[in-house]
Amino acid sequence: MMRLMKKAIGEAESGRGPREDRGVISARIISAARDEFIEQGVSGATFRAIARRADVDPALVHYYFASKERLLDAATTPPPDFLDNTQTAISAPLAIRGQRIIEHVVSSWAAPSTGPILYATFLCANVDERTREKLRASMSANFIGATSQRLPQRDRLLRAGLVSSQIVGLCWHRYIWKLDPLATMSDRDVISAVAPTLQKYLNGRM
Amino acid sequence: MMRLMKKAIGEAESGRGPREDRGVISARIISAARDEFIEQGVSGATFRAIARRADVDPALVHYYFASKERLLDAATTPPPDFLDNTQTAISAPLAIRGQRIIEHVVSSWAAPSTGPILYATFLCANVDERTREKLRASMSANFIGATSQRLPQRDRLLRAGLVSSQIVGLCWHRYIWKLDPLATMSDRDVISAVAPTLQKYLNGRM
DNA sequence: AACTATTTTCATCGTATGATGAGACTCATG
DNA sequence: CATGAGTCTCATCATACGATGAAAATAGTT
Repeated sequence: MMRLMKKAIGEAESGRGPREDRGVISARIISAARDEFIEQGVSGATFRAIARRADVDPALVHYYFASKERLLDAATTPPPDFLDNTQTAISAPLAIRGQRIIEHVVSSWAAPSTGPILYATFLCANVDERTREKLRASMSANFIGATSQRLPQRDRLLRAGLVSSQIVGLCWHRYIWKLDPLATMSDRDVISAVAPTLQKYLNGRM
Repeated sequence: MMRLMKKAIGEAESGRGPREDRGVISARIISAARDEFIEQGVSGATFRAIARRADVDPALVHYYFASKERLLDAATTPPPDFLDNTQTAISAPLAIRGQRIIEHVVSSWAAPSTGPILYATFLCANVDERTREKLRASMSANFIGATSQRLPQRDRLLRAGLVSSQIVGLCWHRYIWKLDPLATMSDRDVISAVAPTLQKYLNGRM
């Protein structure tokens, strides 16, 4: 912004930018890249458009992130506490595990620090094989695998897979496609609508 | 193919192509476009790559379909009998409606005439606003709306939305992300695993 | 104040894209 | 066999892309 304003107003000061905290600029580029990935898709997002959105020289994006793949990687990596909270939720006592999982999902999508990352990950996993593999590993090993831990019956993996499928379908309806009624319900109502199904998948009769 | 062979072998016959049934070429272009959309995304699919895959001159793609949007439209339009079968499934007697719906979904994804179209539609709806609107209309009005018809209780739309969400989550796991165990189970097992949930959403206690 | 390493800008390269127009070709008529 | 409409190919345009290198600007150190 400062950069563009200088140009626009045509200040006497040289066009070369002042130093700014590297982390700040990097974060701004990542955020801009994520938005472009979401709106334009992986192929549609260009270094130039990302730079424009982050208000930065296109070559600078290339300086921070050598390739589009590394940008995509940075844009789809969740903060560590998200993974921690996931672990906590899927390790909850069996009787309340369904409730805890759906609460975790809903609150993560609502949080500004994780929602856009989930959004970008879900979308880019369809095109980019690397992101897909990341998501597959995360879902399969961490989620489906871990959720199934300490499930009493057989069908452990099937049960966890069904839990995951219900959650993914909910996310797509509510957060990505924004289909009514799931998109406009309150978090509370969504949780109470879905939790029983998850719980039945976890330890109900099949 | 004939075209390329002529070039490769260098026959005396002129390079200009012979007549071919317009429908055949058009269908080949649509199919090639769909594959490119699936593999490369909407922005990543190029007229040239589509033409190469369909073994056709790039300008010919432009001759048949003036814009990428019209190609995308053609590639994501399901055959009419798919819509008919959907109507039939969601109009089944309430007691067996869940079963009928999941059977319809699974068999549609398995069929070569509809599976790739569903695949492309699911993927492209994320980027292309027009496809998204098509899917939203199709899901929202035709599916969620119609499924809720003749449901006894209140919560009609919520029930239909939950049915839809479970189905979408299943599709994503099984057909797009190909996550185990849902991806490798037989159609029969998937149907019997999911049908009870759908039925509970339709007319169970909430 | 001079020196060095890092960050940022600018100009430019080769390539690929969507689009278009001119013309070659085929085929069904007259 | 001449004509004209529909089909297909080729060559080309302007534009946008990712990438790179040279140079300018800054910060930190001495």
